[in-house]
Amino acid sequence: MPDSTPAAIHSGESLLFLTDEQLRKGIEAMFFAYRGFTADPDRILEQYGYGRAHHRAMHFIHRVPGTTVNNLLSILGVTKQSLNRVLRTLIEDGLVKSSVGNRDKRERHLCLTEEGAALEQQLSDAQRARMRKAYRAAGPEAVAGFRQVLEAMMEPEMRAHFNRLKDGG
Amino acid sequence: MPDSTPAAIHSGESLLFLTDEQLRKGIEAMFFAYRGFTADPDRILEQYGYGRAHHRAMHFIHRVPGTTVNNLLSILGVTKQSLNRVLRTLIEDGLVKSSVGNRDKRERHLCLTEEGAALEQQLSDAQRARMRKAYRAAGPEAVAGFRQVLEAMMEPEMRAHFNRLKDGG
DNA sequence: CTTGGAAAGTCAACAAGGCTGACGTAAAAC
DNA sequence: GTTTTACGTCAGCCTTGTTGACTTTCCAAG
Repeated sequence: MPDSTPAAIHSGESLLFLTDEQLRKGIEAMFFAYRGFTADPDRILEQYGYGRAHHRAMHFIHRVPGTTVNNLLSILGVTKQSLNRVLRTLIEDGLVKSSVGNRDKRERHLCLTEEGAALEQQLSDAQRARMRKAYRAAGPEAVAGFRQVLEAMMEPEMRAHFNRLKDGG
Repeated sequence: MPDSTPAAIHSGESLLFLTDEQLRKGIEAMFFAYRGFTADPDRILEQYGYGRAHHRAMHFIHRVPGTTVNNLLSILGVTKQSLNRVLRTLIEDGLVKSSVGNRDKRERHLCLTEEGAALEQQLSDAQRARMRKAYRAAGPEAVAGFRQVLEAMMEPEMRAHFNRLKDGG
């Protein structure tokens, strides 16, 4: 049990924000907040018979139009079989278009159709509405801190993806 | 598509942190960070043949020792059938102890056994280690902001639970 | 030109962890 | 004494993750 003691007696600055109690509260905050984070899209998805996996796929196809399956795989961090199941239904339902690559014809480039973009927009609107409310309530400085902590929490590989998506990828 | 326009032209203060781009980046940050958040415990749980659901149950039993099944149900936001499946294995494996209530004998009070507390500690240590690293990297002001935004993001019911757990409960 | 390997897709099987519905028991509440 | 509450359980379903095996397509190196 390496770290179960206060962890506060350290340097000159007050490190009270690093106590186990504070860290536990942070953990719980992440847990409860993530539920809120997904709640609104989940309600919409249910009406269409889709799940979170479909939302995630559509989100990143929207963000990186023309992305390959492999790239999407790497962003989402799932197996190709898992992604393929989701992708297949989205393609069958006419929400996503898969086109053979020009240079490399093994690759498939993924784009949202008009219908897919509309659903993505609807899901995104709902999720952003909650985000906006939270951001507005907390203020710009809090938002900056929020982003800093989240980024520091990511696995390096995921952080790389995150930063690659910067400002409209 | 109600909110797909800048949303910035508003009051006097710069509301650039409320643009759709910023909100989308926040959404992606939540997604990528949550993966990191669960990665370390997941690796440990796998060795014991448990999953995230077991971790969550143990976490909150640790936080609210002697809690009832109904209370845990309400915190976790799942059905009693889902929780029961998890709880049963934890009780069978001797990690959780269920005891009949004194005042109300219909209720079961849940506690971690020594063995359960040890595993919870191990999981918690791993998760807190990542959290601590992120907190330290971001600094106290960022942490305060992080917590503010997360709290604002929660569903009211979950926020009530969150605040009820305040400072060791 | 042939061949090795990467990219993509597919089939099968399985597990975790959600869900619903139905049913049973014990105890509290009315 | 009836109803409600708390809990447990059985059965079955869904989504979404996993592994393993296999095929097809195609680029690129030999």
